[in-house]
Amino acid sequence: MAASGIETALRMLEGRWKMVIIFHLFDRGTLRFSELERAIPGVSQKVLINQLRELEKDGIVERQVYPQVPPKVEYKLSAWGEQMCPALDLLLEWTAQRPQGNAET
Amino acid sequence: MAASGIETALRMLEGRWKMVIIFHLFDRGTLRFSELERAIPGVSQKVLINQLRELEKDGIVERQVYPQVPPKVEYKLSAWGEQMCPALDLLLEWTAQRPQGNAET
DNA sequence: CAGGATCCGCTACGATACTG
DNA sequence: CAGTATCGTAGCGGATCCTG
Repeated sequence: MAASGIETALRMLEGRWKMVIIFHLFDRGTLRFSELERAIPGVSQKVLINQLRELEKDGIVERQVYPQVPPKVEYKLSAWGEQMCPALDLLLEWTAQRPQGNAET
Repeated sequence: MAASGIETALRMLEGRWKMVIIFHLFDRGTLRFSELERAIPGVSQKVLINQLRELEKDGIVERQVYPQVPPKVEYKLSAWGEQMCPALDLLLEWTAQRPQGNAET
């Protein structure tokens, strides 16, 4: 088993908001920057952009720029990014099965 | 979809080495501290212990202490922790399918 | 609207030395 | 062997201001 491979794998997902972003994009398909901002209350612009850039760099998220006067940028999961969602769903299921009470202590 | 739930979920797995630890424990069943140390070259004792403690606190890993003169402590996945492995496997599969070349650039 | 530029604080990580 | 203690650092995350 390539345990060392998981490092690189998970480093792409490390980041306080990446999963949240991915879930929102998976849930709603395509979102503009401001929509993401509103969808994720706790995050600041800088961090949001930062995480988006990293996700983009890693090929998980795609960024579509519309060259308009009021700027419009849309984010969505790449095909590959979408393929990760089953895994995340499993992860969610798993957390839901936590024995000692699933309260977020 | 509980996108906010994923935050708490993944925060348990955040940590440079947690996944690696989990994979090793899943792979080899039970490991002593020194064995984990050797299995994971890049990690320092302090961090390794730290991550183990957090995993233990979150109920993912179980710690078995044998009160002996040469101390012996074994770590293994809890039943719940083992249930996470399918998800991690999916995640690994997913990373293996990376389109733009799965090199860790 | 989208995001660049700064400054700032925290904590996760890392290396090393020491101990029961 | 399995930790604890201490110190140092980089980077992430956060807030705020500014711009095309």
